[in-house]
Amino acid sequence: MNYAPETESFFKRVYAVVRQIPNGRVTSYGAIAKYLGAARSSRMVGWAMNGAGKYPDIPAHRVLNRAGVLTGKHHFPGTHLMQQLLESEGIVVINDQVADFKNLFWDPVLALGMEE
DNA sequence: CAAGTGACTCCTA
DNA sequence: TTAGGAGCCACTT
Repeated sequence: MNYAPETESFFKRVYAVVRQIPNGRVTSYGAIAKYLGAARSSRMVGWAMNGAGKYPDIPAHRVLNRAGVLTGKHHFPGTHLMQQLLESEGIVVINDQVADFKNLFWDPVLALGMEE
């Protein structure tokens, strides 16, 4: 990996947040980006998740887009592995979209409280 | 070195 | 209301 130290740090921050997502809850790329102070760099959060596959402790399946759609499910090994993982946590997924996403949404800014 | 791509989001018509 | 375009940062080619 040729990731610059700063980028790697950004990745770690993303992982730290994703790792703290409670079981059965989900969040969005934008929420994480906002918590990290990079609300306009939500794409980078997704890119960070791309490298999260190397970390077994990173529940990337709990990270969805702002609409609660499983946009990144194609990046998982299995075709519907992401949906299965969410369902195993009690989350209902319909048509690649999380049901009652608004209620299951976990905002790191509120949960962790902008400590940075 | 320059252009293209993407696990996104927001603004405007 | 839905649909479309621009902005964003880092990586790849």
